[in-house]
Amino acid sequence: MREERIKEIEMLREKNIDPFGKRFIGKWSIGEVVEHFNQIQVGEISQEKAVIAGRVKALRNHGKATFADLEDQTGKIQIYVKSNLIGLDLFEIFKGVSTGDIIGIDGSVFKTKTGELTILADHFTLLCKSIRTLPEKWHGLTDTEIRFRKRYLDLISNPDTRNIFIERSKIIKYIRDFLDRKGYLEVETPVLQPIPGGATAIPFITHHLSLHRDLYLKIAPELYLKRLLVGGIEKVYELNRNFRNEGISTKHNPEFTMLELYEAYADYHVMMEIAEEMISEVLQKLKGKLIIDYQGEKINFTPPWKRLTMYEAVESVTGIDLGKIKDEELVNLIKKYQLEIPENSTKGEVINELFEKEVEQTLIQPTFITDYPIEVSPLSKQKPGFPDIVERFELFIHKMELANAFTELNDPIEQQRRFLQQAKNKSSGEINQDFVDYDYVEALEYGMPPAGGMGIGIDRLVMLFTNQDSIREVILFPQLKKKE
RNA sequence: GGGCCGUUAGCUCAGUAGGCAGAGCAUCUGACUCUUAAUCAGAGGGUCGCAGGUUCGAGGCCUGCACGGCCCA
Repeated sequence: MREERIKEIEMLREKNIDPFGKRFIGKWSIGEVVEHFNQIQVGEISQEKAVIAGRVKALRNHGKATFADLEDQTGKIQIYVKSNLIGLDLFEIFKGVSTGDIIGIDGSVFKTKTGELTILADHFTLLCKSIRTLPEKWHGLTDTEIRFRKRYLDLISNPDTRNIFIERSKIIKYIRDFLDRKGYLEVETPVLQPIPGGATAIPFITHHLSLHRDLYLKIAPELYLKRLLVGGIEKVYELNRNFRNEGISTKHNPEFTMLELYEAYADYHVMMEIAEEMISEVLQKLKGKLIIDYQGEKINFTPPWKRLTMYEAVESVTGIDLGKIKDEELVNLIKKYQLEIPENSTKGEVINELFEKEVEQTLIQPTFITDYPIEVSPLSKQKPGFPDIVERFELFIHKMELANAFTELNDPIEQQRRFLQQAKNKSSGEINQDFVDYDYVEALEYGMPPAGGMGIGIDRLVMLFTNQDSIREVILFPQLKKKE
């Protein structure tokens, strides 16, 4: 097959026809042609000519005339090539066109007797020969592995795939529109970081040759963005890729896109309002409605969204009143719920684990879970009057964590204490100084205004809005294992 | 990490009880000037994921591995 087509290419060259074409200026999109000529009547032929280009998706040859379907980014249209109109010589060449080739067509527009809008070719231009066969026209390409490894074939065969990525692009654009309108400044922070901070995650390690040192790929932009708050940039966001060297699943890709935004003089309550306003605005613009179907469940994004403290959420599912639990009872909880954490874990860690195991899976409608334990929140400010609890929330939709936000800790002394606590090895008690960001603490010492900050997982948001159950469906080139 | 399912022509898939590896689409040749999953006649196309094992004989059974999917942790 490939060899046959390569021979055909040589034959075309001998006839002085370029098998790989050249620029093709002045074409219309197929969508424009459909819109412009749709009112034409059966039996009528347009005076105005249309010029289009696209990939040949199907051919129906009738001897001295041929029907074909041509597709471009905007849609599909039928073309009708008649030998007496384009001339016998050109028709001979057209007979060599195969599905998968890319051609240009110009001609009048008419409707067939069945009412299908069709371009009657005056002329055709070969723009690119294909030397491999396309996936089958009827079933298309369904093999998940090939769809991800050869995404271009997925995009050629499956219009739904293209729509997901068009919608992804719109979602990101609408988010930028929202934040730009609200006066946030978009910035970029380093991907190559000397200390991977702002999240608890295993980083990718890389090495800089001339600096003679290891660097880490960004696991979160947080500490850099808050340095910008110190520097006087009061409303700031980054919408960019993060890298985490952890497991791959339907909800996790090693590189993923996250929005982080910070606002000086705000707090986590302000962040909740922004989350509600921004996400519902994006959905309204994208779908024209606020109630969508996700994997068989109706999800209602109409604000305000449900708000529950973590204690309330745990109590509503398990019946346990965490306020009354004494430290010596924690071991029983670990055993009863088979929590996979060490027996000497702190109360906050047990509560967080219990929440993740028992409560998360019950959260379908958009829900803010507020007031997290301090031990699992090293960058959040304590809630006044509650030394063990911080002003933080996570947003859950359909069992997925969509957003994480808090009132930012701006006390440098307390921040350093938390960093050291976090860096302390649980069994040996030693502190890993390499991962304590003293430079960030120093920045706080110059004074950071009180602030609220939030991170939103963009891939997961796209999953929700496009009704996809795997993150791989919303990332063009997801990470897969190497095939031998 | 564990369990289950899958991997056969470019694509979508059959392959019964272990007995000559198949179909549709695509491709190639021929016919055909309103077809649209066009139609009709013919042809070519395979490391049955990889490596072992059992057997006279393996796409199908056994073991291991790779990749993918689903579920669990």
